[in-house]
Amino acid sequence: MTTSIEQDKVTDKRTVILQTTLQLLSERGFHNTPMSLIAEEAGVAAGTIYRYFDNKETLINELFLDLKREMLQHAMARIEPGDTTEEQFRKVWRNFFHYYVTHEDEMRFVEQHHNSPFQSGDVLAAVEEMYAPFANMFAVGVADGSFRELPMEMTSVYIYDVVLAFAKRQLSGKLKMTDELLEEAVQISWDAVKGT
Amino acid sequence: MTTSIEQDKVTDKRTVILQTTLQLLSERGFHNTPMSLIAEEAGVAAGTIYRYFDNKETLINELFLDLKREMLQHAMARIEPGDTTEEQFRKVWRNFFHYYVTHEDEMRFVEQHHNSPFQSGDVLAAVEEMYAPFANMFAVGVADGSFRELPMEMTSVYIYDVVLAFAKRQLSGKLKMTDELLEEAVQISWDAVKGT
Amino acid sequence: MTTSIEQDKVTDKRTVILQTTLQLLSERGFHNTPMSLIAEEAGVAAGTIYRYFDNKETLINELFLDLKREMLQHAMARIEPGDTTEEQFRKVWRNFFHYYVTHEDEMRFVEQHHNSPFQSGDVLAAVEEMYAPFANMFAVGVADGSFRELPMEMTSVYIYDVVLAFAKRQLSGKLKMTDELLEEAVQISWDAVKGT
Amino acid sequence: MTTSIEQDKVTDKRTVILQTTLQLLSERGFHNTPMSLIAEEAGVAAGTIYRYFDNKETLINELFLDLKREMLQHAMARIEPGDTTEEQFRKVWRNFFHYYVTHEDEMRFVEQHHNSPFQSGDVLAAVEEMYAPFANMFAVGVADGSFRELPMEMTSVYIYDVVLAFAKRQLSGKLKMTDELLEEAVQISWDAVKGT
DNA sequence: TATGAATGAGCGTTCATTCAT
DNA sequence: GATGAATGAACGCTCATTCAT
Repeated sequence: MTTSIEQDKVTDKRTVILQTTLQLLSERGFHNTPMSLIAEEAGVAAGTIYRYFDNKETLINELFLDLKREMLQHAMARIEPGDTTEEQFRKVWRNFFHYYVTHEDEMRFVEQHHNSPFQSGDVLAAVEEMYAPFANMFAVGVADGSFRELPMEMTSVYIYDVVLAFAKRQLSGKLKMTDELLEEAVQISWDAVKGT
Repeated sequence: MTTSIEQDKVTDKRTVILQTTLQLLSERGFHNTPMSLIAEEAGVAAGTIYRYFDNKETLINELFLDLKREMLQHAMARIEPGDTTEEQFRKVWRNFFHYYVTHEDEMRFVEQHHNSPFQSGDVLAAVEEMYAPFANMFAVGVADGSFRELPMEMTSVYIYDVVLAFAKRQLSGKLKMTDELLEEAVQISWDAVKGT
Repeated sequence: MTTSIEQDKVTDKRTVILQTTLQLLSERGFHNTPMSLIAEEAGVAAGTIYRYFDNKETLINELFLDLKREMLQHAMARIEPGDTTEEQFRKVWRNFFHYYVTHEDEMRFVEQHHNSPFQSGDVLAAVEEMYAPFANMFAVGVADGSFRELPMEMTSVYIYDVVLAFAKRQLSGKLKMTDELLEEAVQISWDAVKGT
Repeated sequence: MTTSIEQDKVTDKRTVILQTTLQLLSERGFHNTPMSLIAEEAGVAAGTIYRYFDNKETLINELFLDLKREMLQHAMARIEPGDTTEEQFRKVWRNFFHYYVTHEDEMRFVEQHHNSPFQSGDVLAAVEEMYAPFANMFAVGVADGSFRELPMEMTSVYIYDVVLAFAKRQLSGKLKMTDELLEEAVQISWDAVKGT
């Protein structure tokens, strides 16, 4: 019989493994982080990880998808039904930036994953699905003339890659994003994609 | 006596190793590519690689610096003394884009390197130096009012990260950059950074 | 829960590795004995050795110190508080001889170690400490006139190197040490170092 | 046609290789000295060594035999027909000591060789032969009562191993052999082996 | 469920030896 | 003869994974 307390224990152990993995992998890289180290830091036996994850690749991919999910939830924070497309766009921009800047480990891990052989078809498909709310926002915005008639993949550059680039510079100390600069950057992105 | 043919042989072997490394590492990642595989694909014995490179890290870093150099030379192609800052900016934008789109392996390799433990202080310093012409272009542009008074690290987002993002989408097939779209993208970047 | 049987298993595996190492290294030399061979002969996997010893050097040095300890304990066997310095000297002489003659592998291993790059500062310091009882015996003997006033390093030649030389000849079959010859040899050493 | 100058060149190259080998091996040990390093230090190509020596083992063994020969010649220096057995014994003792103390590399190399897997049957047999003059001295000495009736292998301990032990202590700095101490040591050895 | 000792394939690297020039 | 680039077997060691307890 599984009581909810036992269930919690299980959840905890899984969560601890994931958190430890995130921290270690963002600091040390995927290939410089042995499973044995993750186990040690997580306070579990090496074999225990394999009760929750099939293998190292699965562990990494599940963590990646968890983080992507979390990241996109953050991006949609405080978006309200009545918001105009422009308001939504600006909020998402700032949300992304804020998330990255306050979640360096997550950002580093996700960026490492993007440039790695772990990016399998399954993972990419799962990520694709998560972007549905954004695809929707874009579709609505194009339909009502808020966005220019550009491919969504082009618009996304200004709300995803540009934001990421700013966040990285901020974290590395190369750039100090004041509120002013931030609003300039948001404005540039909005100008890039807004309808006429 | 060293004839030019013998010289060529030496150059060839080194070059073959570098090219094989580039191809394999861009496809399989740094840590999923054993030296033995590089040797096999390059058609040399495992030990031979070590005549030309001290170790795997050195091999990867020399390749990285070679590619960075090549990439930056491409970026400056057809820039002429008389060009205005705007003309220079647009040319560099298009040059970068063209280079990435036609050098997928190079791009993937360099991007992987950016998020890797191989980025040592020495390598970073060497790269820094290579960027001098761009730093200069920016300084001149700011001085004569062609560029807005923004931190260079901010301007670079629109001529480096944005271009890279477009190139990746183009290569992945998610976006088909027509000449028109390209010019729009260039225009957006220029609007983002130009002086008033 | 750790039962004593489990404990024994652990001890056994470590011990088996040490014994196998002793045998192989004394026969084949340090550099002609790969870790893989030690593993094979010990009946464990190659990686298992590294659970018990950090690396080959550590394995060899720990074995060396273990053997030195054992050897010196043998040398002090049956020495009793009431023994005169002469009795002690003679007993130690015979004990050393007996130990070497009945522990050929140990002797060869230790001799190899003495002429090897494994003799690090740490090891030498540890050995130095083990010789304290002998240094003490010598100091007392000099003080009470039992030993001549010679540097200890000179006295040690007649109780260490000479014994070793005899043991080697005995083991190689070049010399058959009868009890008579043995006592002659002891007498010669004693005459060499005794006080007047 | 081989002129004597060419012959000298050949001799020189062989000699240079042997000398370089001696120096490097005594300093770095047999297995920490690659053939390529010997070649480099000797100023010849790696392949050249193989014109003079079949392989590394042969090189080492030939060097060993050369040194043994040289060492034994030194040991017999200034021995004259009219010398008594005692005079001969004392001269040889001092000669050996002097040789070791002034030829540290040679001593270290030879000692390493004694405790190594290079000691093959062939080498041992060759060494055996070299000792003939000493065997003869001993036979004569026993016959005329100068030496005790002991196995030669026992006598040799006091003129070989004991001397070596003193030389090592002197070279390591543990013992400063004054002329007085030296003569005491010689006397002890002579007392050990002289007839009644 | 959880453990962690044990496994062994696989890695980066070295170096004695060969052989085309 | 002499060279030194090239070879490739072999080494020390790591670590993802398994499984008896």
